[in-house]
Amino acid sequence: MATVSRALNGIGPVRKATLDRVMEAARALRFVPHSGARSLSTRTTHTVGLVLPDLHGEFFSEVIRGADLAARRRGYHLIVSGSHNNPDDMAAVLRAMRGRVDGLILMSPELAVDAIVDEVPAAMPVITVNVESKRFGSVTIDNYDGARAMLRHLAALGHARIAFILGPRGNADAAERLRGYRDGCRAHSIVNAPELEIGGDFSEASGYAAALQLLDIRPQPTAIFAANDAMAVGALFALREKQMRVPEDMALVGFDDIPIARYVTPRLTTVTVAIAELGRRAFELLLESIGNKSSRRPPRETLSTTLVVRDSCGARHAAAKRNRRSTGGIT
Amino acid sequence: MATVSRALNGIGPVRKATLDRVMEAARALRFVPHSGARSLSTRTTHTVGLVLPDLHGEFFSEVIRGADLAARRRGYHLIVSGSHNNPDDMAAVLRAMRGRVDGLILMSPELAVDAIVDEVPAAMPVITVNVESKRFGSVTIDNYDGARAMLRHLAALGHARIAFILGPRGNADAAERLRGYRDGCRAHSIVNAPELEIGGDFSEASGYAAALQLLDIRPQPTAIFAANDAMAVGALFALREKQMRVPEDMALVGFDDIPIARYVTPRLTTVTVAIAELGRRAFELLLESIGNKSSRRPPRETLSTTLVVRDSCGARHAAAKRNRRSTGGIT
DNA sequence: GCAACGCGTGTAACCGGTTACAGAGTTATG
DNA sequence: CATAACTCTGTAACCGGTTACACGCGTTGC
Repeated sequence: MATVSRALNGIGPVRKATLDRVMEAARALRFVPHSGARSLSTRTTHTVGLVLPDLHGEFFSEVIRGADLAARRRGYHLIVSGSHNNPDDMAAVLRAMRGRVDGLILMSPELAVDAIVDEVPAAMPVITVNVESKRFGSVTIDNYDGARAMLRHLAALGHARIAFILGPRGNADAAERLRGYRDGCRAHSIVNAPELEIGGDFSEASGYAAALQLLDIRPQPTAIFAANDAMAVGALFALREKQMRVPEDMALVGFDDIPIARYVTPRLTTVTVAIAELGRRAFELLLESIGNKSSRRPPRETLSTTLVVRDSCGARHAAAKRNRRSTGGIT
Repeated sequence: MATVSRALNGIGPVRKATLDRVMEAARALRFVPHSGARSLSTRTTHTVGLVLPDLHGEFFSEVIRGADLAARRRGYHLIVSGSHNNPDDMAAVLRAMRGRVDGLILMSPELAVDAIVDEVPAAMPVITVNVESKRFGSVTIDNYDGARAMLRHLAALGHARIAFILGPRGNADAAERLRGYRDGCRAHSIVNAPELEIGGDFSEASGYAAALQLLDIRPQPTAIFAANDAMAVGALFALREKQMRVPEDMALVGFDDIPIARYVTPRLTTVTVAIAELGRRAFELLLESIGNKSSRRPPRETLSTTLVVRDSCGARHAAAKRNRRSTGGIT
């Protein structure tokens, strides 16, 4: 028994001949170690839990994909569950996972993560995604930098009045993007009046409503920066209904680079994030935490973003016009 | 020990007072049963594996969501993994899951599921999603019926030459949709010439290419039915480039109702499938199979589809025109 | 008043691995 | 040649639950 265990796990001294015999027998009997038994004696499950606010949409599926890939490579498994952004469900999920996972990846931008700390055993390694937390390690998106890059781009295109559609109050991503917008305005001497910041909640409908509101502002802004793509798409539909051409009459940009961004007309200029990478890094950091329990201070990491210039901001439009002029009207 | 077990699991005879004491102590000690130990003695893990071909995209994330919801309600957990539609990866995933799950949900439209049967222990309950299999139970989409409904709709709109963009060879969904198309043609006396069936592989690029090919056919078809939405979107872009108006010059419809379908211009008429339901039902059937090991013949289920009429087929266009005429030009 | 019975609780075997330790066999060393 | 040192293998305890079974006690029936 002991020798078999040593042979199969490739540890300890085992004669080559014995090892071969064990391996042969294992194959013949289609032997599969019982994970429960192993986890019982080693007190480790080789499984990590991934708790997402919701399982809807491209974004989360990408996070899962990234984490799955990384986990598989290291011989780990992923238990996935959604929390509906609901504290009770979240607590239930965490309770259910106790004892079956070696660590947790938590994503819950709207829920204060530190509040659910009680549900997590003190010794359990945790990495949060897109949330800052005092106690846990985290992987976040550089929302601030992304928003700054967008402002720089819009400023370069000559926009001096840029409206901003806010994300939900209390959402960490939304707050950082707003901060980037404000600092960007200041840096490029762009008007940053309170009436140019319109409420929204990341939903398409709220983007639609916000755009309608914005059209009544005088003097009218020349560009709209929505805190996420879903709201930008909503705004696009509102503008279309009001016969405003994008980008000619109004530039429009978003954040996230959801797949739909490249399918709407005009294609949406936005900020892209390597979402799968988010999942991958979260797992890697978690594995590190599991490895050295010596509770050093929790690891933190920020993923950079990239500006994606498409059609809705007018940059290509302007370039094309310039081009047409310079080549003497040949098209 | 025994009494504690009985109390916590609520089975067997336990005096109320004892039960209360146990519960109280458990709460005070934040007692959490060790899942490995339990699984060791009960030979059950309360966990099921969900193996998807890829973790990309809305479709799969919806399947996960449906399965997660159902699993949670029954106190089960979901181990998720992607197989990349690659037999080796698939085998590795299945091997790794052995012993940690009570059952499997497999989705792998391109891989012949019966071929990987060897990797699955004979006693392991399995439900396949969107694949027919001799040995396992399955949940499938009524692709045939959906395609027939679409043909009926197009026929009612007066189309007599309808082109079809095929899905990948060997894909079960694709084959059924093609069968529905063909039978639909026959049923509504629509031309079903071989040149009207153009190859595709479910990718947007293949839809683009197929549409370009279709424009050279004489006499030209008046409608294009793509075997999935991604190809329909590709076709839409091709038509747009060739200055063909949709639906005026060419009707265009798809299948799946992916989120993008309602964001393109014109909004795509398509066939919708309750994808989350697919995951939910798969889990429910699996649980049944786990429940009565008495190997009755594997359960099978087919989910019905619904035609979603939007703008790309011309139905609303025709209705609007009719309406305009009847109301004397008032818009 | 004693046997039969039922209820509630405790004891111990068992699930299938891992691992400390003992012991057998082999080689190196004095 | 005896002993030490080392290599390999086997034994048994242990991980933390579940559950068959034994047992003690109060109730009922004759």
